[in-house]
Amino acid sequence: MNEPAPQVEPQDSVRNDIPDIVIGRLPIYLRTLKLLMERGSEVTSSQELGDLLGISSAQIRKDLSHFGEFGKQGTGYNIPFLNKQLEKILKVDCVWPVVMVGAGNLGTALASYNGFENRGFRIVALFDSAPEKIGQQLGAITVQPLEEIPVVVRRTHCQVAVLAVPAAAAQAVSALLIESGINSILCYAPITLSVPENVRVEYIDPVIHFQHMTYYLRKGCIEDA
Amino acid sequence: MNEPAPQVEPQDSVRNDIPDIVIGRLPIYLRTLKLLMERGSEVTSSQELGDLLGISSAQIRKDLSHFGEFGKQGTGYNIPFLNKQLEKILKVDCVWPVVMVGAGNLGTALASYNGFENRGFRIVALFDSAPEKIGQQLGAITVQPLEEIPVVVRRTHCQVAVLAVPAAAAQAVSALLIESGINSILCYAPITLSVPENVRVEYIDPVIHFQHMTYYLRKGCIEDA
DNA sequence: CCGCGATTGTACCTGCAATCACAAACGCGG
DNA sequence: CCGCGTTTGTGATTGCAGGTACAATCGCGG
Ligand SMILES: NC(=O)c1ccc[n+]([C@@H]2O[C@H](COP(=O)([O-])OP(=O)(O)OC[C@H]3O[C@@H](n4cnc5c(N)ncnc54)[C@H](O)[C@@H]3O)[C@@H](O)[C@H]2O)c1
Ligand SMILES: NC(=O)c1ccc[n+]([C@@H]2O[C@H](COP(=O)([O-])OP(=O)(O)OC[C@H]3O[C@@H](n4cnc5c(N)ncnc54)[C@H](O)[C@@H]3O)[C@@H](O)[C@H]2O)c1
Repeated sequence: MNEPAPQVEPQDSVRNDIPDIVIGRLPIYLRTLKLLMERGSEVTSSQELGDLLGISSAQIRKDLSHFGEFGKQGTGYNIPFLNKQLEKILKVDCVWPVVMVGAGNLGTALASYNGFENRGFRIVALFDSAPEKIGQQLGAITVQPLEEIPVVVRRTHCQVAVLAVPAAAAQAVSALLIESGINSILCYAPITLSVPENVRVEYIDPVIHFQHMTYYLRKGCIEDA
Repeated sequence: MNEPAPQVEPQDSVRNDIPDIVIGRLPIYLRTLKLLMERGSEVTSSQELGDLLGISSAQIRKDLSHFGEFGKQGTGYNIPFLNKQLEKILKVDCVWPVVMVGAGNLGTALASYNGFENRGFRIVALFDSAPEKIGQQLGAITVQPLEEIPVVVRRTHCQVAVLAVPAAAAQAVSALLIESGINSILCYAPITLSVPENVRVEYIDPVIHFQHMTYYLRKGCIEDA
């Protein structure tokens, strides 16, 4: 469909020497640049960005320098320009299709969330195994049965999926997604998936964050468990 | 303003020399141990845990060794015992009260989520600024106006909050929470908060994960933005 | 046209995180 | 009771992430 396909290399082999941890910070920078754009600023500096994000200016400069020279000495970075460059690097200067499985509480909240589109993503399909959920309309999309996953994933050339099913079902559903062509999964189920090497999984589990926090607190809880 | 509230030790001072990154992995270990317990296993090894989590056995052993000697050579770790030890270390051998602000799509999904309690947390209150949301019933809790935040936080001695309001409101709401005695915030709004040093903020933003993933993908999106 | 404050990009250095490797300890079977 | 396979806990080692420091460059004002 859209093809200035930049020579694609098998994603495992070509890990540009750029560290993954650096890639992980780019979306944060991008998010902050969009905020500054909304505020109408034209330029910023590594110092200002660092202050906003609570990290050092040197780290920001070094991270960006992996990809080119985007700033001007004495001035800083042009915000719309840097924004566009980061979008290109992360390949979000376009909209990616995303499929989701699990039309429960969380899945429906995500499906009706309107904050994806302007950051490069659109949920194009939602699947569930419960017969009573099939056919439900959520915004522009309709809940479909699992059998449709292979069909839809192939038709849309979708590579990214969200998993919002109970933990007990997550492993099996992920296998189905991967068979159908998905290679990137965002998993909300509180479980670590076992997947082939060429599939990337990231996790969101609020309890992990809570438990990290309580380590540093002094005890003051409601009741013993 | 906030006085007899359970005050955190300034987390800088009490930083047992244990690295924060180690603490961050403990909840993952704990989650996996609970899974193994459900499966009825009695013992496990750093090897098995590492395989389940995709990390090295040595790292698991070293992480645990910061807190004591929980295993037995030749045998491994007793699962219920290690589970209990980790719960103690993370202080989740009890239930922590959590307040939440924002009763929108996401907030209501979280409020009705039943996966918090058995991992150490309970959402005890939900606040919103919209008059039409006030009084809504969600499971056991009722949506309250923002004015109640200081009262409720102090009464419950709650230290942990979830922020599920629009990005534009997040900074102001966080200030109100902190004034009221909150010192740990899980922020779902796609924005970096500015908070005092003794307050810990963690973030959940699915788009950050998506954008991290697309860096490694070959382009195949729907349309240019 | 020049000098000055500001800011970048980068070479160098430091420190810590992750891995390696192994002695010590355990269970078991004979 | 001993010897063997297993697994832990930990000192030693490696590798890399982040910080430091500064020369190079820019805009601007005089
Ligand atoms: N709701 C939240 O706020 C929240 C918060 C944190 C984590 N989570 C996690 O997200 C996941 C979903 O949570 P939820 O609250 O939406 O649960 P839910 O029970 O409301 O919804 C789960 C949905 O998945 C569907 N489902 C079950 N098995 C399936 C299968 N094999 N294939 C396809 N669909 C299947 C169910 O029909 C249901 O619609 C869970 O793993 C949960 O632990 C949810
Ligand atoms: N819905 C999702 O799946 C999703 C996904 C990712 C991130 N988020 C983020 O989570 C946050 C909430 O998302 P949502 O979809 O629930 O939005 P929403 O619009 O459905 O709900 C927001 C709620 O916050 C309330 N609110 C607004 N201003 C407030 C204020 N000053 N004080 C208290 N309450 C206020 C509104 O009345 C509303 O009830 C947003 O920042 C959003 O970007 C949501």
